[in-house]
Amino acid sequence: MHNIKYIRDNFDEFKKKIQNRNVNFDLDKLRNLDIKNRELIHKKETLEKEKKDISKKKDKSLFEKSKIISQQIETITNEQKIAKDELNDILSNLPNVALENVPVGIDETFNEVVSTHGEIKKLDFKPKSHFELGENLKMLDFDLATKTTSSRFVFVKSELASLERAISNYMIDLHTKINGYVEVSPPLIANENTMFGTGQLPKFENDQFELLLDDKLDRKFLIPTAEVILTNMVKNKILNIKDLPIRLVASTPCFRKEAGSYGKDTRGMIRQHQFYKVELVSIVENNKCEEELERMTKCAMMVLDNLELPYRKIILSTGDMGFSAEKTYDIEVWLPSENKYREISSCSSCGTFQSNRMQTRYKDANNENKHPGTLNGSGLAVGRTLIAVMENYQNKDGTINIPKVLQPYMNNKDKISLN
RNA sequence: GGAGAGAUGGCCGAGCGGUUUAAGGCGCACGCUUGGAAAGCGUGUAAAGAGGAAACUCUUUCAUGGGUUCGAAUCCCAUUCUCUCCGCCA
Repeated sequence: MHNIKYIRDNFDEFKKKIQNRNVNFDLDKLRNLDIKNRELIHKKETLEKEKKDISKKKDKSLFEKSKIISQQIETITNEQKIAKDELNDILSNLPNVALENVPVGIDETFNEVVSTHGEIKKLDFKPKSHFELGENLKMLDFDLATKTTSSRFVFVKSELASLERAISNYMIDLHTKINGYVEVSPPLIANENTMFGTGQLPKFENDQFELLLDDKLDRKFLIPTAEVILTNMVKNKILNIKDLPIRLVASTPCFRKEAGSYGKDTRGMIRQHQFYKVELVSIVENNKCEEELERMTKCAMMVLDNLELPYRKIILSTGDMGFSAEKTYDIEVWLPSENKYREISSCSSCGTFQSNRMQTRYKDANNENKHPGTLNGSGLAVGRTLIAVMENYQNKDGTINIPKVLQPYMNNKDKISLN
């Protein structure tokens, strides 16, 4: 969420930046509501002062007047509340604005490749897709998941299940032991305010799995990413600057409705309603966001370097970034069966956008309260890493070699084959 | 699930309808003291919003939302959360 004071003071510049995000908002309406809101606040405060003075004097002859003032305050308060709600409604739905060095464009075609890494192996046979490989090995079962649950779920079995767990454990170990993140095992359910804090609500309600509970007042949602619950660990807090940066990592299941992606990636486990992801979150001083974004992206790329998987780093354009982001790098891994790169990680700086929503602050050197920067990134998506390992490490006979760094996590086995 | 108690500044904790402008303590910051430290003494220590160039002024906030009253941290109602005991249970 943006600070209304900032919008007020930098109106034209802000308007242009919002337009770059490829959304259409009536910002003049916002400005008028802000003016109206402040006028009403001023009126209200004048009356409140008057009423307070009467109360202090304890003069019975003024009590009737105080009653009348109370009624006036009530009227103005209601009016002000309407203006404030309308104002907040617009603000809550307004996306973050991009940093200056983000390419401007309306969609993903304006994204730019920053760098490419690793060697794409030349295979002397036609590479199979991960779902062909998995089904032949009898270790991926999509039909069974459809039977027990629905489409876009999968059973991972036997050594592929171990491999998935190995990937997750390897990534957690790397980020805790080498990259300085603290491991967290968080709740997988978030309440409405938490979902608001990171920007999933109110705008993206349709993408979320909501739990049907008896208690209708406090809504609960399955987390679509650990970013939600990890970032909100600092909500409503004033942090000590000495505690920054805070770096957190968690491996959790993620739940997404994938509404609006009908017919997209319907085969295989590229796009599922449930998947594991190792998530990185950083809370930093507000002037260190870009520096931290580079660091975080490196931490994610380190996983692919060590797994010896070919990938490239992309910077997203203003039109393709997520709602809360001010700058985003996607990391895309090479998938031989599709003969193209596919997203395996997304690292974003959200600047102070989320900390404004969460009301997180820290005391800076001058003892002033500042909103910290928040960042999140996949380090990496576990399901998609499994896919990438299967496809890139496949042999002609349908067996899959196990990457060196994962072998210690797999009882030192070096190959997965049909039992 | 049953019964009871509670929620007050960063923390502990007083308060029971009108000098609460939230006592007192701890912690923290600065100063005095000291060869240096500790102790001691002194001073200062919440947030959000509005106005203002600034100094500063004003308003709100005692879990949250309503209500009673000229006036609510204090009384009433609802909700949320915490603790104790019992039951159930991984």
